[in-house]
Amino acid sequence: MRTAENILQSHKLRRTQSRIQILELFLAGDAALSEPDLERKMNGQCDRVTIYRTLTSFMDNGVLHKVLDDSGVMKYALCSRECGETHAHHHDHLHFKCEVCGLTTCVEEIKIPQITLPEGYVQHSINVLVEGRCPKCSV
Amino acid sequence: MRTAENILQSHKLRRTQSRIQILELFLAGDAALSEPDLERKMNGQCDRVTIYRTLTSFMDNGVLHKVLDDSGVMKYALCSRECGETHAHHHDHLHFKCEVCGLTTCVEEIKIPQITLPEGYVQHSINVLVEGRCPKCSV
DNA sequence: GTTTATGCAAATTCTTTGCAATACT
DNA sequence: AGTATTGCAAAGAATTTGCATAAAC
Repeated sequence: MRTAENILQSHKLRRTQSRIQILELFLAGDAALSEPDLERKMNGQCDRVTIYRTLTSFMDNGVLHKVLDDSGVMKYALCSRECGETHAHHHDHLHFKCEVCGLTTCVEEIKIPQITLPEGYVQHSINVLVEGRCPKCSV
Repeated sequence: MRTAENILQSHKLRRTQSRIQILELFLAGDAALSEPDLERKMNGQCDRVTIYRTLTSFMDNGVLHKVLDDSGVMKYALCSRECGETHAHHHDHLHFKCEVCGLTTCVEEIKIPQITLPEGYVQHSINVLVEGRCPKCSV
């Protein structure tokens, strides 16, 4: 079972109130969250700056990865268990943004196909965002 | 030949100084540009707000499309000729961000492979960002 | 002459930084 | 105790809005 405390412990991060709460918000749903999202959900239980710093720390330690989005605010999602401990994760899944509910989620079931770039390009990472309607909203 | 005036005319947009200048910056290079990028390149020749409004107008009229980026600022690139006139473009090319020079460019040579999503998803558009080293920086 | 775009001022939102106080191990 | 995290204040970017002026058709 994947708990906030587990994740912190396995990444050798101090188990503070804020971090646990933030992690639990990520564990509670599968949608990507931005700092403003978290701030809203936490109702002032911790400072805005703490959220930003926690997100940075989680990024640096491979707990979260960035989720690209055309909304202009940066979003984050939990790395799956298979991700590398620190850097050099392999995020080979794609992200889906629903036009109706506005949520962006990781679609772990689908692997991103191999893409061959023209001569001269060196490929380090790939990020795929599909937009459309999610199963809940396409009924 | 694709000129700023041509593009404006074919999209039924008024040909103003600012719009022409902004379009020429996009035509001059193949890199995606943000509002701050444009502002820098224009050296105060038009107001910041005008740039934002021009970008919005170009988006609405299918002149530009958004380019995803993990930097936190929104970037834009010219739609290719084949794009739909207004909405519902098909941006089947991918974007490449070079870690060295920092530029994000459209790679028109490569088509994005078809991706089949799980049951229930309706797919409208897809956006791919590859990061690595571009030909100029990987020597 | 109408309609649409621009500039300026100001406000909002997102994000980062410095420093003293606090919590974690 | 020692180190890392937090909160507060404040600053810095990015982006939006309102309204009068100016430019395009």
